Amino acid sequence: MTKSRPTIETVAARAGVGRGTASRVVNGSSQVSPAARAAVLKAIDELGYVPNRAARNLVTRRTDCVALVISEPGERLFTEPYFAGIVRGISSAMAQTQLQLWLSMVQSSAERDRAGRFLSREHVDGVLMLSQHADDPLPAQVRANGLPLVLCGQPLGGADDRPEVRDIPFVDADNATGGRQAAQYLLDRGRRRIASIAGPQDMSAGVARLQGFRQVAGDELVEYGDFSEESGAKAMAALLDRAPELDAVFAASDPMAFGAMRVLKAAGRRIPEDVAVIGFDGSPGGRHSDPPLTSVFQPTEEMGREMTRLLLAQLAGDQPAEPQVIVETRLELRGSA
Amino acid sequence: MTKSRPTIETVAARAGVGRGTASRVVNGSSQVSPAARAAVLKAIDELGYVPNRAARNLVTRRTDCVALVISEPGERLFTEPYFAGIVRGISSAMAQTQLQLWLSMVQSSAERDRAGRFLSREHVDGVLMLSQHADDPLPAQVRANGLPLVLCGQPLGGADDRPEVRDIPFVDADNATGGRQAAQYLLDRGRRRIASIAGPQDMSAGVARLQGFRQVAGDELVEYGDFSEESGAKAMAALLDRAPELDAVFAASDPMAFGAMRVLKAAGRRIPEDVAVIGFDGSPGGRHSDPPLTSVFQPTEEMGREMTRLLLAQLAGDQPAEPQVIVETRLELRGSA
DNA sequence: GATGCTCTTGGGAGCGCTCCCAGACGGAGC
DNA sequence: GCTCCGTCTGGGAGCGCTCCCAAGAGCATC
Repeated sequence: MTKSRPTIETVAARAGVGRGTASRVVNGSSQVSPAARAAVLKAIDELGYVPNRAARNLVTRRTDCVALVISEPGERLFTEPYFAGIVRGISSAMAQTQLQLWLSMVQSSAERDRAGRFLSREHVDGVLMLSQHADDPLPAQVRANGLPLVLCGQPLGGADDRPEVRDIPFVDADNATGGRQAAQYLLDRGRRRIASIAGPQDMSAGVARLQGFRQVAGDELVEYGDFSEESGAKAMAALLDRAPELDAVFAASDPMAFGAMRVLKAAGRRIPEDVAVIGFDGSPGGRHSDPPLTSVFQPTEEMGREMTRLLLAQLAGDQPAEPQVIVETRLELRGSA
Repeated sequence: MTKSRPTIETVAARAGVGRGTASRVVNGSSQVSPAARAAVLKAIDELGYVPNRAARNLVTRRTDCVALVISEPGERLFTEPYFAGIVRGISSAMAQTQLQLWLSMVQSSAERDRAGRFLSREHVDGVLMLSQHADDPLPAQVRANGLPLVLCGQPLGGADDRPEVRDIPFVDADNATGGRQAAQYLLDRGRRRIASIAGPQDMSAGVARLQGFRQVAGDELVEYGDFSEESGAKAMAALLDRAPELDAVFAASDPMAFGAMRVLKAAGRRIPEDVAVIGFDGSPGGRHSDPPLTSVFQPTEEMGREMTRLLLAQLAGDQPAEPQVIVETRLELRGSA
């Protein structure tokens, strides 16, 4: 590099126009004559001009940055198919914009404090958050900082208990319908003793999936897990203990379903002949399990894209007609039910 | 918000000092009298002053941003335990610094072009890259842009063929030793007909794991996969076809090992009695498979932290004694071998 | 030819910060 | 008392950009 990078002034000089005109071209203003625009574009191309982001941000008072905050302790982070899909969806939608995606993983309360301080207008224009625990203070804090926010997963009890998280735009799968779909399918196939391994009841996904399931299948046989494979195995063992005659299980996540299948097979039950199993996620891994896992599919990539769309709308100042998006689930039949 | 945010001028006025002195305090210069420092700190605290990042970046010509580029097409992205661990390690190490982490996922060649243009001094101070495919042009491009770069995974053939990627700092697991460890263990247990499901040969991890394995176990029975579960199943089927009498398999990734176990069980082989299986990753999921998967553990979180350390050293202008870090692997015995 | 309009243009001002220079201050040495 | 030197300080300059105002150009109308 013999010379320092060109500035907009260099571009303007080369194009034979003023700084203002060059700036207008760069920013796509329509108030520029075709001749001037062409000259500026040519100069930009020849010089390899790239606008200085810091200078632009200084005057526009925007950062062109969006934070993706994943607030979830421990190993669950990213090891579940759920996260992977959402992040891919967000990333691909964001790739179409000028915005940059800043990743923040919050696993401890110290990191949460740091993130809370960081998530201000100073650093980002908006926030996407994957945090479904009811007691997470971060969403309210981001809101208090005056930042646009979109959640993944409906905040639990948002409509009643906590005014500060009510009305926060969110994207969520239709978890209750998913639970109903699973229960209905099992009933239709003549299953009569249907158990459920529910998710954590401090997350709306855990609550809603169980609720939907119970609406159709009744509410007798339930054990609780934390969405992890290990917890699914433990819950399955407990269920077999309580009701050895059960002939179907609905697990509120695919990993829990894998854990349950492992325990069922160890106990000598055939799947699906003796016990039908349905998971929740519709994750790719389910195609290769033995037997392939029938599961309530939630379109995670689409959810990530929707989150991005809602945030972009807020950034543009639009008032979207429906700031809270529920995407459909569907039962993906493979072989375990 | 009744007033706009305080600037350093506000702080200086309130502290009764000049702008320069206030700036020196903020930036931790020692050339400030204790009295002035105390006054400035008090004013900062009272006003809740936070330096404007854009203004600072404009003059310092740094961005305080680091990009994490994950260059990998398709579903493999994030669904494998490998990625999750690295990202967690990077994220936790980065949380201790002033730097922001940008996430950029590159899945198509259009996205690669965009990333190549974006990864300049203009936008980031340095780059961490997860890309092990030999033909990926991105590392060389980043280097050409004059940016500090740390790779995860040794570039294939870097030492000979491609001067432009030679000497790029990287962090990698000791894949060859890992392969040897697996082979040696199987031989020690009296296995005599040992097959391998190798990874892609356009990635150094795929090459080195196979190479190490062959040094100890010989090089007869090999099929190739792409690290995915499905490819592992396919390879296993081929191996059984070629050598029904095989009594052990070393798969170069845990997902391939899971696929292999599924096929083995379907073929009526008992694991580990008839066929011992060893994977590579030591992923948490292996604890819950049936049987639990014995696997060559690679410390992914540590690798992520090391990558961060190497990049920080480059940013600080240090010449690290050893810019290329190989971390140890170890055989994690569970039950499949 | 003067007037009024729209479209387009150039460039001054200023965003908030760091860098750096010149100067104030105070103590030591003659 | 004077000089010298090191420490500390204030504030001018300027980073590269967008915003905005005033003015020029071009055209139709009176």
